[in-house]
Amino acid sequence: MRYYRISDETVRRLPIYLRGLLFLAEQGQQNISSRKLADFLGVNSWQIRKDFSYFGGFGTRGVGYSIEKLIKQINKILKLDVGHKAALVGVGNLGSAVLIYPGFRIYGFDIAAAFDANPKKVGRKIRNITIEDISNLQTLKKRKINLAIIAVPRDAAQQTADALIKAGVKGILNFSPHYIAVPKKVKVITIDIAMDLARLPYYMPT
Amino acid sequence: MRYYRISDETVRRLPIYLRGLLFLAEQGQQNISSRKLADFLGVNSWQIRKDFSYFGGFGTRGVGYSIEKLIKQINKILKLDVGHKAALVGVGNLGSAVLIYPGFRIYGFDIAAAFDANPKKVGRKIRNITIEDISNLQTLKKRKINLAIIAVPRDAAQQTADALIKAGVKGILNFSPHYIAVPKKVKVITIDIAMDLARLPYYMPT
DNA sequence: CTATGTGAATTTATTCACAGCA
DNA sequence: TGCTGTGAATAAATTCACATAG
Repeated sequence: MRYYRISDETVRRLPIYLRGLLFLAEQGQQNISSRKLADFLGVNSWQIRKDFSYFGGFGTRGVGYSIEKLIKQINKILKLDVGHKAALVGVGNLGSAVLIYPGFRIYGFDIAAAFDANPKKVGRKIRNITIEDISNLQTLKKRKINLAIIAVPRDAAQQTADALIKAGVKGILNFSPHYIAVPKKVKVITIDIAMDLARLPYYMPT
Repeated sequence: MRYYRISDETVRRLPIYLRGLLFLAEQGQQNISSRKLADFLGVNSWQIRKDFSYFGGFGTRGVGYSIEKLIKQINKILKLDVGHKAALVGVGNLGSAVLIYPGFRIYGFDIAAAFDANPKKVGRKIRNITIEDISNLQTLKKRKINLAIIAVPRDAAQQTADALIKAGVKGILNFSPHYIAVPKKVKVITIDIAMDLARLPYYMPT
């Protein structure tokens, strides 16, 4: 059991493994081999073994890996074991969908606040979240929210990020189709759904 | 001007470049250096030059790249120059947001049809799209739609994909948090927004 | 003198192949 | 015998450094 630096590529794959393992645990399964897990997730078995070996020693030769142990360990590595509160900024079509999206739960996330610049939306309630005015962003630090999801129009993305960082946010999931400049200590992950669609035709036969 | 095989990593970056170049073209700019473009997009200049060199010869030494030429060329490589019709399957919260999302336009996409399994939703109109019953999927081939976006619940993802492929779909953008098995000739790109959020805490200071 | 284009060097990631443990 | 864990081999991507063209 050795501890290497875990590469970004491995970190990108860990949530995939986690998702599958949680599913299997739900089904009551206890152990799984790298081969079976690989088939289930659509990846390679040696990739899984290699990735797990970076923080490894969780498998039993001849048997496979303990699903429960792996879930615990991956959660710990990804720092998901502590639970995180996130804020949503921009309650438009995409933002509303994100606010309602149930899939964050399994990774321990709770979207605990929502903000919008439009006064007409402020005060409205979605699920059990009341939309607040964007000027309330500064309260995030007090509320121990250091994660945010940006779903504002492109032109407002940078200033929203600036305000969030001022409010103590350390991680941003950005849905706006624009580059956001941030200090090095802040991590931004961008999802541009149109951009992902744009890669498809390249791989399709003509 | 040589033609290499363009790597997957480069293909992943091309839409980023394209997005930025379209923005700059909109502003009336004609040329841009790799350095300036890099700063604008938050990437490295040598990465841009290297990527462009794979299909290159579009720059002028001392001046930079012609924005218009680059846009044309990237569109051509990504096969976006022909325009594509896409179908949406699953008009829930996320699906509705995707259906309304304006960002597909710049890459030449047109979401031309929407399907849902819920009879209550069938017949409803969103924007100018009337939601059809899932059993109509087979009409896609006739309608020359060979791209699809899956936004159905996890349990329905695989069967939806199967039906789409049967209907002649060659590329799938999958929002369902589950692996989808497809024939090799079909390309799937998966977006799992919760999974992307799950990578953030790892990079955040504790 | 500026900025491209590209070989070469380096770093990083993937794949293989198999020793070794349960 | 089955499956992990990991060095070694291979492949791929990034970064550098600079010759070269405008």
